[in-house]
Amino acid sequence: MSEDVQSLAKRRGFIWQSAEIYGSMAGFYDYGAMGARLKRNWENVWLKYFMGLNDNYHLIDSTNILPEAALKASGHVDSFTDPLVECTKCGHAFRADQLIEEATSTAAEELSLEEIDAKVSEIGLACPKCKGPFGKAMFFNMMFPIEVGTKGTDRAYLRPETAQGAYLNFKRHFEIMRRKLPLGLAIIGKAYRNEIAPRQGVYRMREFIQAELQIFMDPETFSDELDLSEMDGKEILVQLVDMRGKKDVQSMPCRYLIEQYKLPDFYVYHMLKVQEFYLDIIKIPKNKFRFYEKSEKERAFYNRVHFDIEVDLSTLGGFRELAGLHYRGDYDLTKHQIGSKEKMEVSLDGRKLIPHVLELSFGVDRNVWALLDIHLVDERTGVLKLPPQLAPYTFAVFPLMKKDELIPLAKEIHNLLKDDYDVCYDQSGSIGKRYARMDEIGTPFCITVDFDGLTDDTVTLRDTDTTEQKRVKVDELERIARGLASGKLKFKDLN
RNA sequence: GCGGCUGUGAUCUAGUUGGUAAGAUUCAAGCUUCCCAAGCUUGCUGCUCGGGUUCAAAUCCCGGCAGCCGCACCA
Repeated sequence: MSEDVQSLAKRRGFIWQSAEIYGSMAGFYDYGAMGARLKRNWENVWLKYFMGLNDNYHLIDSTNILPEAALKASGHVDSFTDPLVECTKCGHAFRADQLIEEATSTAAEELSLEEIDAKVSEIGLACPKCKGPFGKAMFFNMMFPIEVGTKGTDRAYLRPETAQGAYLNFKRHFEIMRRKLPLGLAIIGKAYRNEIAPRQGVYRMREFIQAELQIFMDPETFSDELDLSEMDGKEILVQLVDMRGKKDVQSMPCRYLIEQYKLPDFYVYHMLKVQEFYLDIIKIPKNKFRFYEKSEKERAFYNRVHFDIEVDLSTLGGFRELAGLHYRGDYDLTKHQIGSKEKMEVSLDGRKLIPHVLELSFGVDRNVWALLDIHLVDERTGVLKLPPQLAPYTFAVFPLMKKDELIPLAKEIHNLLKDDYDVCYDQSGSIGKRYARMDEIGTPFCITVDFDGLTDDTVTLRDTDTTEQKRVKVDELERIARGLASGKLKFKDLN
């Protein structure tokens, strides 16, 4: 089934493997004309919603290439690098540190390659699969190394996450934005991880897009900045660690999560905001959405609270992570303060602190894929129902038939709308064919010029999702289009 | 990365005792058509890549690449 959606995504111009005429590389994907529109729209909707949470949240941009020192400080150079040993007989590779830890029950994470080789021969480690002897240990780094400069002496990496760009820029932005907390820095951009075996389409890629908002805040006062009353009576769809195996998802009052489960109120507030984003704007059905709590073992040690945002995707066989909400404490800025020797401490009302970070992290490609998965309502006909703000084209304009009389007005309407909206014009094939084409790429509204319209200046406006049609005046079209495109005007409310 | 299976126009599929590729859909052009893939005519596009065996390879053999499944990996 995933393959069906994959071929649809390809045929309709959304997404497919990069460099396909050369046989492709695993884990790299390109967006086509429809996919690029859809992705850009998702990003715009995301930006509008999350930047709207606070006047002091801003979109910035930062480089894809980072110096080694920065990634050393962040912990990536060490934690993204795994020591591997390979069996000389059967070729299987294993995590050397894990094998040693199992065998000796002592920590082996910090061992050098030489120390690992020594340990392996000392305790006589052999391949768990075939008992064959191991070769020399080697490092496998999930980060792509980059040579900068003619001699390549400046060591650098492609960034494994966009978050670091925000941390590195925190200090300057704190000054620029006049020393206020919370300060939010968002980055939408590429990140790179040299996955060993990328699979499952766009779910795990080596080059991917993240949309991340890092909120720098004072945990003592952050809640005062939020309208916590918004949580009154609201429930969150969660699966907590202690609910595993018993209940799939439970709808739980915000208050309950704060009082019973001792989650910070600002954290739950943002859970609610993220949930609203998915349910109300992206239109994910309630039964396909959940916050999935990561256990202490599953989450990175610096995350004090960590829920994944998961959506049930039929193409990927169940609930899959599309985003994460991480309370990272002051880990990141503290690390960079140590690494760079720049003070990250800020002074507020005489109190000094290193700001804490609440991270909202979204995988854009996964989210775009989820749109195709969730909103594909009919697999046979391939009908896609996308919200107007997300659809590659918001409107399509057709002459009812390819007749010289109808074409000028149709083109006129196309010109009228195309500067402000993504509009498709099509006059080839039958009218039904053209409606069907728009169904396939999720265009919500079609405007058709017919012979009646030539005399009374009206056109047919069609809601693709319901196939309902209404006649509207041409001179009202701009106003109606504005309402429909923004979502403020519903088709059913048109008279 | 290891093992198993797979790879035919834009998409889906037929085609293996080896003999120069078939169909459906799509797309384009024309005719027709007054509102969800209608019809008719014409047309475009292909055997994953490289090597080998053979008079002859989509078909057999070897290797690469890619996809799926399992294992491992996914701070």
